[in-house]
Amino acid sequence: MSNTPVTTRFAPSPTGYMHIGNLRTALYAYLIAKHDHGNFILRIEDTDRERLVEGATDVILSTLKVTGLSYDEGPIVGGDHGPYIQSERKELYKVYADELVKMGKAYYCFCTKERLEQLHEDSTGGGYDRHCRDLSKEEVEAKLAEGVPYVIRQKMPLEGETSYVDAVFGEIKTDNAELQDQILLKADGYPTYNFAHVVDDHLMQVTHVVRGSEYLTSTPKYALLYDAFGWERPIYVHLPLLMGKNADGTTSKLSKRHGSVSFQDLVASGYLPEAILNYIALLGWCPSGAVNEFYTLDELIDTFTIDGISKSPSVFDFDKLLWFNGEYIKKLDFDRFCELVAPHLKSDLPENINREKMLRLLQPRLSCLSEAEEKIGFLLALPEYETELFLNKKNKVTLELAADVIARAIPVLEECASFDNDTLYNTLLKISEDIGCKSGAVMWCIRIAVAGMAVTPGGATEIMEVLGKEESMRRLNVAAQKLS
RNA sequence: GGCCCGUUGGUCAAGUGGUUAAGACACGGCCCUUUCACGGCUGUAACAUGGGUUCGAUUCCCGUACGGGUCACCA
Repeated sequence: MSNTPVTTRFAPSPTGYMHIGNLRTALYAYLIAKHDHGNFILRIEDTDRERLVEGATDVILSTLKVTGLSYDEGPIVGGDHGPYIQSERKELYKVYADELVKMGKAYYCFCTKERLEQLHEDSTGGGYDRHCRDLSKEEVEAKLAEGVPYVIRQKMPLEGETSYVDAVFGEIKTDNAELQDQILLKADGYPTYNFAHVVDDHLMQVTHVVRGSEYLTSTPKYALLYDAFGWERPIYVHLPLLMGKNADGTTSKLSKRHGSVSFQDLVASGYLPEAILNYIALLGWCPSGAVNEFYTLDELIDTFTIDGISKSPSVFDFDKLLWFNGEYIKKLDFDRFCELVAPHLKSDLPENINREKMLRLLQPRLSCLSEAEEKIGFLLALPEYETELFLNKKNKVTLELAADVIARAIPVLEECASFDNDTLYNTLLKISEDIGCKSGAVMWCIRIAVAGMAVTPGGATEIMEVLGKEESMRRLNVAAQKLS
């Protein structure tokens, strides 16, 4: 194995959506391989025929594409170790399972599901009672001849202990007595995860098995399988779990009840793939002594090492993701921003609105693309507002001053040949000089008049520029009436 | 419940046998300012706990507590 390149795989089961924790696993597996110029394989684990979801594989494929985690071998692109969809490898597993039976490391089990359920109810967690473990050869053959349905179980050692060294968690020891005779081949002829992934990882020459730490305690069973076949065990890299915060303050494995936790949900609600990837890269991994938090995929490849992976679970923080997202939106090329934000602007803009100027105002102020619509609402229609909105302590604005400012502004703005920001600004500046008040006071009054609200994306003149002369003047006149 | 894993501010986290224990998000304050945002400055806030080992432990060891994971013909 020392001659083979570092090879990792991402092996999701097609559930119909890409859980963010799953995506992080894919990312880390990709980074481990690419940091060493190795291979990254995609394998679809669809051996659970009862849970098949239509089109689920496409979700996986498109997510990897969008995030840039390109795989060297897998569905569509192919490779030397295909097929890469487990259901298409079905016959293969049977061969290996039989081999294991011949070697005495596995056995046929004819117990019915009913019996197992009964066992489960009766016992206090002992698991399968190994009822079929010692059936005689004759008994087995008779049952097989009769056509009794069967599964194949792994024969675990009854005593001693099994250990392996995980690259993140260190040595993990387990008493063999704890190990169940797990099912390798199901009654429907499909393998279980327990068996299929081991066979495939070996045949596909996977050197590093990267997966969530929920597999930490079952890994000895898999290691035993490698041993049984006489195969070299891979390096195990278990990742700390991603947690979500519950309503009651506790945390648990990140799941749907914590909000949008699928990649496609996050993208649909206005998060950029780059921001998501950057954020999750840092959940459970940190380069030694790092202060920088921004990484492109290429930079991650350069920097990523297994010893930077932490052991403790991380809580997924939507606030921090939002912050990352805002930073990425700001860095976006303007044209690209326009393209991306477009689907989030549902209302049709009135003709007077200067779309480009509006979007330029918006870009540095969004943390999430989905905020765009609500932020521009006041441009579409002047909100209802009370005259008290004009009051402002800091700028010493009273209703009298506001009335004065608006009254003076209307005629001079009406005269403005060009309604651009600079002209407007200089024009209004003169009013503050005439009145002898701070420029901020004038701007405040004008902004309230044209926006109808206190908090706006952009200043008074910027908003007028976006609204256009006609609409701006209309709004100023509305204000003048309110204040009279 | 058995087994396994973990524990540095609210969250992500760096780091160390002797440090004023970084940084980021969030939160508070101030400055700048044409509101907001941006930017700048700044503040509050942490080594779970008990016992060892040691001249000295947040760091090493053991126990405790707490949290999490796992015990399927699911992956």
